[in-house]
Amino acid sequence: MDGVIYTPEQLKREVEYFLKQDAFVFDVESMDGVIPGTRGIPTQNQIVWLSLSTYGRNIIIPMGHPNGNNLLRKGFRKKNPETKKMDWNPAVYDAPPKQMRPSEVFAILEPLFFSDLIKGAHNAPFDVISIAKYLGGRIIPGPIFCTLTMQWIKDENIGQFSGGPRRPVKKDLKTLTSWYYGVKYDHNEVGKCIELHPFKDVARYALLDSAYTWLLLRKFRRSIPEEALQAIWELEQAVTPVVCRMGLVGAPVDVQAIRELDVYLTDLLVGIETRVYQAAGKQFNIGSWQQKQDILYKPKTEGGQGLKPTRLNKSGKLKKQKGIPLSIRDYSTDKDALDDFVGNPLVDVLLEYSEIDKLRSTYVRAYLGVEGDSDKPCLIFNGRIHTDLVQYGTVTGRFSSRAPNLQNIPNPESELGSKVRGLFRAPEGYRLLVADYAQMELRILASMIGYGGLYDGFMAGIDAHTQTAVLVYNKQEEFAKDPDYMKHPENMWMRSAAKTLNFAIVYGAGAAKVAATIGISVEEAQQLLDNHKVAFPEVYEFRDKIMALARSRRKSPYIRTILGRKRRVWEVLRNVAEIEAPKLPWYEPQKHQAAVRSVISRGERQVFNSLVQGSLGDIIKLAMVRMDKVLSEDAVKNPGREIQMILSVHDELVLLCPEDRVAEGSAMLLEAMIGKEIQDLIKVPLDIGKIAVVQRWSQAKE
DNA sequence: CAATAGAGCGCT
DNA sequence: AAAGCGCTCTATTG
Repeated sequence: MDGVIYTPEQLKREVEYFLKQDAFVFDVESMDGVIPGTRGIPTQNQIVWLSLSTYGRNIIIPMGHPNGNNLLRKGFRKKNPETKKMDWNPAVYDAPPKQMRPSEVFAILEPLFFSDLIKGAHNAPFDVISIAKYLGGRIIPGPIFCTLTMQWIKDENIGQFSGGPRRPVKKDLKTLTSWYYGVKYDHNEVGKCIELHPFKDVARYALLDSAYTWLLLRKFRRSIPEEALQAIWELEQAVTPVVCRMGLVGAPVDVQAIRELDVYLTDLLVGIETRVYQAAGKQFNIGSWQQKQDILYKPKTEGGQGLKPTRLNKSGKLKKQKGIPLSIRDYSTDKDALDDFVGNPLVDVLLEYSEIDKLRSTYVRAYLGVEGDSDKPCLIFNGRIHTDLVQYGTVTGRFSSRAPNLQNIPNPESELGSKVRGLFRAPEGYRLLVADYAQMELRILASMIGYGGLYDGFMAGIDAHTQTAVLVYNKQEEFAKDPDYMKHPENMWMRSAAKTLNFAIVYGAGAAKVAATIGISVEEAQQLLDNHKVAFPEVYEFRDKIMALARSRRKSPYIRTILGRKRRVWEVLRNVAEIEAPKLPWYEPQKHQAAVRSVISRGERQVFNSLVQGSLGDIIKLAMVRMDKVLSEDAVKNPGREIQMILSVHDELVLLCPEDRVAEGSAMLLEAMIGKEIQDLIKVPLDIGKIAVVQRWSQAKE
């Protein structure tokens, strides 16, 4: 097949050609590495094909594909006696052609990957981390252009239930190729499992992957500046190598403690399980909410507890709204619902069970994996867990984190939560440096307004919740006499309520939600909100201004974050005629959808929240780029004593630092997060408090 | 049997 | 009428 590279001589000639261009793209096809189930894990997988494209050139480099072109025996499925699942017994092909070894290939490609050319890939971190293994564990230098991220910059709503023009359903390469070029080339899902396919099919597939990625790169390079998205793209472009480095580095964990916690929680659950069955009078599946409904809410004559539920689950609320009669299936069994029945022996023990079961399955079992089940591989490699920090993972500009998600590790406030968070631990001789922006969303809001109560408070060094408490509860005199007034135990409830109120403003919560959160009546909550409006009128004026601005973009209502990122929300439009009805396969356009008050209101909340949440996303991404730059320079000067950035949790960064360098590391972190470039973006003083220097992540909030 | 929806719950 | 996520489990559907 044309373009397939078999020899070093061929490859060297290609590298010469590529080096004369200003950009290229590449794509990796991989199989399981040494450990089963690692094909999708870029730190562990094995690269079998590499394809590269640039102007007028596409090449494909096989390096260990196991199959020739001729099928000798078809594949079939058989039962795996250990996991009791159906496994593939793979097809057998004749021998493949002689291919280069990965070490040969990457030695020749190194000048290209380490050049200053633009290196593009669709979902670049996967490819970049995959090849890092073959490049001495180094992340290639920028510019790295991730075409998936480029598409997201242009349309953050792909994959969302959203108004606006028709759009592709997903952002993956196959969907975009079909959307933009009307081409479908992967009928047999070759990429899912390349070792099942003949040599020539994979060669074609790999070539088309990089060829179309190249087309996307060229298209997006042209179109991103057209929408004045160049500045935010430059930030995102700089973020990609940082994400790659963090993914490669991973977060260190206490493996022994994870195993012990598994045993501990399992023992705990076994005991609770028998207490559940005793209290219920029978055995059932505790993980099943339907069975819980039956046992809790059916009358005692039918073997239930006869509890009278009041809280509805989501579909229950929908039915009630539509006037459809409710059944037992519509009542919630979540924590809030069960809290209504605290004191009931079954309920008490069920609450205990769910908390522990959640932590064990999500944070312990998932990390350890299931022996022999390649769908559930152990996620710990050399004592580290490598999350996939997804740069394009949200509509607002934040990161998301997956496989596993390290942005939802339990709080250390509860004992069990602390045990779980404490699993993330600096190795011997190292410390974790943990810093988070204090009340950053409110600072951003205050800065954008530029005056008023929040602004004045921050300027005076008063924290936002205290300031809100003073103003909504009219305690100005007391506070003037005693700056610690709100910190007195008997007054803390005011600050705590004010904190809820501040969240309510940022999220757009109503009185009912505020009441439920604080634990007061709806009337009292409404009073608080009214007081807030009187005390902080500028917040509401600002909100109205933002909404008018968004709506003034009549075809596509949007706001821009502090660094110019767009969030488009068509639902804020009041006039349905202004909406181009989406015609997606999974989206039934509703003619009057946008005229529904609740839909407009949700849109308004999204617009307002995106302004601050998205701006914080911008800022932490900028801080990470700054941090990474300093760390890279530092690494050259301090070989073997490197400081590493390992986690980013929305407003928090975590570094791993040799213990004799914590002062340096802390200073670097401080400068990266609130140094001049960052502070200049925000009119009120920024604050990251005291950087925590800890052994375990759980100790950071103490 | 595999894929999907819903509930529920962890986080900022 | 609380913004933004991802994961696990069960039950249902094709």
